[in-house]
Amino acid sequence: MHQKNNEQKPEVASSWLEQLNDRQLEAATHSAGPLLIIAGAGTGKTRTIAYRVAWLIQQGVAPERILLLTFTRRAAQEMLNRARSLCRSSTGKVWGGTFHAVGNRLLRIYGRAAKLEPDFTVADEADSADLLGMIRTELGYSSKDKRFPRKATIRSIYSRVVNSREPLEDVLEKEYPWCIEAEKGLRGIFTEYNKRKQELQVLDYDDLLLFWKYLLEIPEVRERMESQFEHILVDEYQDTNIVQAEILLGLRQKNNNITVVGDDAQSIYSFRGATIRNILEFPKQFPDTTIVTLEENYRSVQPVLDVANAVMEQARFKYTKNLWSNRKSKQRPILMVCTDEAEQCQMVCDEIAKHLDEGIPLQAQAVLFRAGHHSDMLEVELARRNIPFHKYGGLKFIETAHVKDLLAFLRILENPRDDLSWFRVLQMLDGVGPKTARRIVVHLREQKLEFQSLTEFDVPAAAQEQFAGLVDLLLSIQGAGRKIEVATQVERLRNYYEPLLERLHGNPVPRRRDLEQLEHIAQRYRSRGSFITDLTLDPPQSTADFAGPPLKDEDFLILSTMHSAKGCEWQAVYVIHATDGMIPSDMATGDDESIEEERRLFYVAITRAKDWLYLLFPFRYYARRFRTGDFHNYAQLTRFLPAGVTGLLKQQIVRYGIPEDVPVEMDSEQGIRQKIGELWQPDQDF
DNA sequence: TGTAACTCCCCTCCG
DNA sequence: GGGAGTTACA
Repeated sequence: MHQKNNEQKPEVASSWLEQLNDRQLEAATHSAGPLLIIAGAGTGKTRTIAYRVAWLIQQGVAPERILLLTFTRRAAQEMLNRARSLCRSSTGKVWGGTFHAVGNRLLRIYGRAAKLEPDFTVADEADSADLLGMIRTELGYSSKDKRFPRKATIRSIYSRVVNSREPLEDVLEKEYPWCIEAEKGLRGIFTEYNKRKQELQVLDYDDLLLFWKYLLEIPEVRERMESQFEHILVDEYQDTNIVQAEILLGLRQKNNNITVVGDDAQSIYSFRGATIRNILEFPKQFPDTTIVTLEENYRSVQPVLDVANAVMEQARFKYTKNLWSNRKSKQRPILMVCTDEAEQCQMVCDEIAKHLDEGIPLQAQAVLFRAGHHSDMLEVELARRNIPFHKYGGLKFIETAHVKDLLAFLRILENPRDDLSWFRVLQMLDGVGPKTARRIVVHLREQKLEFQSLTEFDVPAAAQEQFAGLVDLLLSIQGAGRKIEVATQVERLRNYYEPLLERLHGNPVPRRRDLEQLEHIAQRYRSRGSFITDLTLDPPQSTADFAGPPLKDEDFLILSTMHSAKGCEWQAVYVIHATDGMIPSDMATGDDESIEEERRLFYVAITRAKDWLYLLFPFRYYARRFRTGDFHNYAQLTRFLPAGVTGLLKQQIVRYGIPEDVPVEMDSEQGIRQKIGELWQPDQDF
C-alpha cells in the first residue's frame, strides 16, 4: 500500500523503505523544503530519521553535506549506524552530534572571525563556576555580610540569562527572587567573566552556542556555513532553546532543507532554557512546512500506553495526541506499595531476578528515578546481590576531583593561557596556595607563556622539588610535540600526580582506578585536544560503581535518571520513588509550568517500557535530624496517579520484612491498607 | 602565607 | 556528606 500514490517513486526506494508505515515513509522520503515531524513516544522516530539519512545519501547527497543534530552523541551514533546498514555506504562523514559538539567543531574552523584561537579550551560547569567564584572574591562580594549567591547559583543565573535572552532583573524576579539584591554585583561579575574568558581563551557550554550564533551574524561566514550543509536534521526539537532556534535560522537563509523532529509532550529541559515555542512556531519561521504526525506506537503494550495517556490526560495544557498500539496484553502495569525504601530495593531486585530467570536479560531492564542520588540505597543492594549495573546521569566520572586534576595538566599543555587550570595544578603542590599560584601565573604571562621561564621562578622551599618535577615534565611533553601518544602523556602525568593524590583526596584506591580508566580511554585518541573536549562534551559514564566496571560482554542492568532515559526503551522498567516530593520533585513545585514539566517527565519514564512497567511507592521514609533524632515520615503517592489512573494499575501491597519498629497500626495487612488510604488521597483535586 | 580543624548551610535534571 | 567560609596556629 505504500506504492499507491507515486509510480515515479525512485528505484532507490527498494525493499528497505517498505519496512516503514505510510507516515514514516512520507517523512523519510520528503524531497526538499522544511519538514516538521511530530513523533509521539515510541512511534519509530529514530528509525524514521535513520531511513531519511540513508534515503538522502542514496539520492546522491554527499554525506559530509548532511548535518544531524541530536540531543546526545549516543543518539547520533545510533541513527548513523542504522543509516549505514541501510544504504550500505559510509555515513562516517555526516556531521552528527549535539549542538554543542558541532558548535565546537565549527568554532575551531571559523572561530578566528570571532577572535577565537583554534586551541581554545572548553570549561565544564564546575570550571565555569570556579571562575565566577574567583571573580566574585576579587570583586569583594564574598566576605560581605550581605548574603550573596554561591558560585554554582551565579553560574545558573548567568546561563539562564544568556540562553533565554531575558533581562537579568526578570530572571532574578521569576527564578531567583532571593538574589534580587545581588543584581548590581552580578552584572559586574558577568562583565568581568566574559572579559576573562576571552583572555584565557576558554569557552563555557553556553559560549559554544553563543559564538556559533555570533559567527552567523557575519555575512561571509554565514554564507560559507550555510552552503556547507545541504540538509539539516534536528532531533528532540522540543528541547531546544531560543539560541539554538536562531542558529538554525541563520543556517537556513537561502536553502530551506530542514527537518525537525519532536514531541511537545516530552519537553523536559526548560531548566536549560528549552522552550516548546520552538516546535510550535516552527511552521511560522519556515513557511511551507510539511507536517507529518506519527501516532502508532511500536514500543509498548496497550495497558502501558493507557496509563501514559491517562497521566497526560490531566495535563493543564492539553495535548491532543493519544498513543495507540497493536501490541495487546492482559498484563496491567503494577503499582507496588512498599513499607519503606529498603523494601523497595528488595522488591526491585527480586523482580529483576525473576525476569532475568524468564529470559529477559539485565540490559533489557532499567530502573528510573528523578535525581541521581535516589538510587544510592539500591546500588548498595545490587552490589550485595552481585547484580552488575551501569548508571546513566547523576554525578559523572569527569566531575570527580582527581579526574579534574589530571585533566588540568592536559589543559595547560593544550592551552597555556588557561589560568584556571594553572591555578588548579599549582595549588596541588605542597606549600603553594592562592598567593604563590597567582605570582607564578603572572610571571608566566610576562614571559609570553614560555614554560622554560618557570625554571627561573623562585618557589617556596616546601614546593621546590615538586615544582621542578612539574616543570620538567611539562617541558618534556611539550618538547616532544605530537610524537608522544595521548595515552602516554596521560600515563606520565599520572605517575607524577599519584603521589599527590593521596594527600589531596581521601579514598585513593577507586580514584587510582579511575585514572587508569582515563588512560585507557585516551588510547582511542590521536590528538590531545580532541581527547580533552570530547571528555567535557561527551563524558563517559561513571566507572567507579560499586559493582565495578562490567566486562565487555557481561550483562548489566541500567540505572538512569528519568532525563537520561530519554530516547531509550527497555522490556521492563521500574520507576522508583513514585512519591510526591520525589515525582514531582519538591524543588520543582513552585508554579504550574514546572509541575507540568514534571508530569511530562513522568510520562517520558512510563513510555520507556515495552512490556513490563513497575511503579514503586515506599510510603515511609527515614528522615535524619541532628537534634530531634531520626524519625519516619509518611509520604504520599505521586499526584500524577490520582484515583482514575490507579484503576489502570494492578495494585500490589508487599510486606517483605516489616521492620520491628513499625507502629502497631501497620502490623497487619489491614492496618497497612488503612494507613495507605490516609496517604493516598486519591480524590484530591490537582 | 599555608593548612588543619571547625562551623554552617544546602542538597535536581544536562551538554 | 560536601563545599564554603572562618579561625587558630605553624
